[in-house]
Amino acid sequence: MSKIARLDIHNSQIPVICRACEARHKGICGALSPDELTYLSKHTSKYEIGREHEIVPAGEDVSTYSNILSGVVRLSKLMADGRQQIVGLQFAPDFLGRPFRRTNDYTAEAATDVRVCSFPRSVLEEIIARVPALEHRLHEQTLKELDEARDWMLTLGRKSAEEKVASFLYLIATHINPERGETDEPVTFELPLKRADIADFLGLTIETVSRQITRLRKRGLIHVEHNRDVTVPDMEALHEACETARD
Amino acid sequence: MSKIARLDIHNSQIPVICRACEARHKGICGALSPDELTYLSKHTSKYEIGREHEIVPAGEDVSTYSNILSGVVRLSKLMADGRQQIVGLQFAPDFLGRPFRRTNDYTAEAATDVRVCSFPRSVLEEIIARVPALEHRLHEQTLKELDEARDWMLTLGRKSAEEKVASFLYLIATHINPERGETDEPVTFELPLKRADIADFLGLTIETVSRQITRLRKRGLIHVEHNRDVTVPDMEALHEACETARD
DNA sequence: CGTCCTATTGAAATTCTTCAACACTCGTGG
DNA sequence: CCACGAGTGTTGAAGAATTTCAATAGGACG
Repeated sequence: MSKIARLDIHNSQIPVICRACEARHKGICGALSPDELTYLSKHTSKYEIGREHEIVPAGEDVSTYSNILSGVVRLSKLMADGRQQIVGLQFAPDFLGRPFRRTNDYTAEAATDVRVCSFPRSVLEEIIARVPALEHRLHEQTLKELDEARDWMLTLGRKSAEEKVASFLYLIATHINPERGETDEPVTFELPLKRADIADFLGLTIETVSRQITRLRKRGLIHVEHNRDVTVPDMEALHEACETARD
Repeated sequence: MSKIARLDIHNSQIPVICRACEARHKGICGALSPDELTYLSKHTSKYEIGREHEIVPAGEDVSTYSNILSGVVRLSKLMADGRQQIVGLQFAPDFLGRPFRRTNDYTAEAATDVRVCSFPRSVLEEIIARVPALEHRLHEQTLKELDEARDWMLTLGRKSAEEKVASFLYLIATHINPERGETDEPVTFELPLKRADIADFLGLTIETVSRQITRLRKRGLIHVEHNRDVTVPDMEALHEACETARD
């Protein structure tokens, strides 16, 4: 039997809507057998959320979870007087939602246009009970998010404004295009966040973000077009700027 | 059979060293049957770590995990130039270590004298494979830590120095003595961290922490004796100070 | 062409840090 | 018993980084 044929047979057991889905490989669905995937797919619905729209509200009862298929989601906390902090960014194929709890204590919003694949909480919990590997996947993602949150705490607490902005650009550059090898080539990407979001992510003001971007530009570490299109000629140099602002 | 008798029989199945252990109830061992607990206990060793001593080094291969039996552990990150950020505090009966990975990317140190119950990584992973409920417990703790990390990101990114210090005191007051009811009574506790640690936790300098403690003292929100013994006459008032420094 | 949204830049104000001096406690050893 | 030094914490004054306030510019869209 040729390799192609085997792949075809395998694919024929996978639900149609899952076949081209990234979540099936790197996402949580990778933990599921074709049977379980078929069961889950009967309860899913894919849809699109426009930029700036809320996906999961803070504090309210939500009964669905989602996989992110494309786009960037921001998780943010709001204080009574309007101050805001972004506490996480999520990319495809991340799982979206707080397992084993009815509410989030942060809001999930679409930073760009976002496509998701949603399913009821009850279905997820049911499958978890049958398939321990699924909880393991979720656990792995939670651990990854915790590692990222702690990395970010260092940035928020101890870095200068210039280092913060450099760190943000480095983070985006390494997350937006995951298949980037460790090449010496320039990296180009479109910023998924506007200045106000970057400021909320970094604990800075819009003006400071803007000034630091200008500085990094003048230092030759980045090149910016149309406010959003960033080129990093030397990723290693940008990486260094994440820890050493002043020289 | 009386209730007492049943409890006795039950206890007789529990390994001696586990009987009075907090981790058996609220900690991860609560997920284990008496048999599994007996198995695990054959591979554990309890010991004490003196204040300021390292428990788990950053970046190095570690082959043991632990439960915290008493004391406070700080998780911190260090930058090349010496800047430091505490990214988490752990109390009994928290689980200590990064599951499914050989290394931590932060250092765990004893902030106070600490007692732990340690066991090899291999034993934990073996039991996880047999007992999905254990992974669930670990997952729940990871989720809790993630929630706390994100709360702290808001504090680090968006709060003033005075709000940060108030938030820290509030955090300690609510964690050190978990059985505190929602009473109106004054709360007293001993600070488990010295000023330098508080500064590293809050992303401030020692001097700023000291000044803000003085301010909170003068505002009557706290009472401090011997630099370490803090009384909060009105927890609700302190809670408000976590979000509104200026009036 | 006007308006809204986004981003940039400058100058003044504020917050926090840095540098420096001093106070307190505790243990050690003369 | 006291002196000494290390470790810890407080306070003041000057300086630096970031924010705030204010003005301006460009692009998208009706």
